[in-house]
Amino acid sequence: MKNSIKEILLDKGIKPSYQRIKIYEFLLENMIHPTVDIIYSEIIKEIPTLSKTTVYNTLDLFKEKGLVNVISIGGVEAKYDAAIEFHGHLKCDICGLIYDIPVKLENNSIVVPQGFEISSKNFYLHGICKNCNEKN
Amino acid sequence: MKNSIKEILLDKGIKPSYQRIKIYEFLLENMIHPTVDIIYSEIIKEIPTLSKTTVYNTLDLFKEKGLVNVISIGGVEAKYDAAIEFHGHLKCDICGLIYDIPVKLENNSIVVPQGFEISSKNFYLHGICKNCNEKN
DNA sequence: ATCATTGCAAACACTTTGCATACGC
DNA sequence: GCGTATGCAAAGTGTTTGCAATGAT
Repeated sequence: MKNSIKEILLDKGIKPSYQRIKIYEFLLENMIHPTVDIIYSEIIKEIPTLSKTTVYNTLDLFKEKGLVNVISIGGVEAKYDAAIEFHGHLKCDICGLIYDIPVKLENNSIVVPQGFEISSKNFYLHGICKNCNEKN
Repeated sequence: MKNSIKEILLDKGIKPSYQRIKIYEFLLENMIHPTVDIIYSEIIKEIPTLSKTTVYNTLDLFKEKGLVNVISIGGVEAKYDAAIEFHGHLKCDICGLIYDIPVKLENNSIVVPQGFEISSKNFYLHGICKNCNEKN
């Protein structure tokens, strides 16, 4: 198990340090859109010397290498997500949980699982715009 | 012109103070996804005593009353948007501009205007989840 | 006079930066 | 031994809070 995580990191050109392995492992095993704080306070149980800076550094690196996706929905804290396939995220305004929502369009509107009450939808894209594309 | 803004605010149950009118006016005339900071530093030119607290208060109120939509794409600063129809937002990773993207699905994938190079897509929903829905 | 709105200053929370220490090849 | 990774402390940035001053009816 730990070997395959090491391999994934190596594959992406990331030196698999103890901290990085633990962080990635945690992301894979806890696909609950954890915040930096959650990641930090869980892993410090295993690595008492861990610093938040390392968590930030590591997540930035993962993001750069395409290993994680950053989602920032409501609130300032960035949320990190190890899933890369495309899906929606729903944040419940009452309990605060974030749910994965399969994205399917029917009649040009998004189909949401039953029982959910949607109050707002936002679709965000990152990339390079026409202008900048032409200059490069 | 100013009358219609007043009316919109009144319609939504918002007392149309000078500050609120100016802020909403600015949002309508500058649909460039301004940050609180941009809104503040523009309007302070007309209202030298304006405080950021008021901008925050006002935007929170607008949000509550459904007058604006909050988008938080990349970075910590929340962006406010006076448009309510559903569309996507694309943030250019080079120039930092945010573009409105019409959302259309074809063959279950999002159609993006030509010339743009998409590196990531995120679809965010706010609302109430099944669990919380049942409890209320 | 009363209640809501405004605005300053301080507090907060999350993130980034600078730099010294420790680790791995 | 050298280059990278780590981690502490401090600074930075955006947002919220407490409370007094102001404004409107």
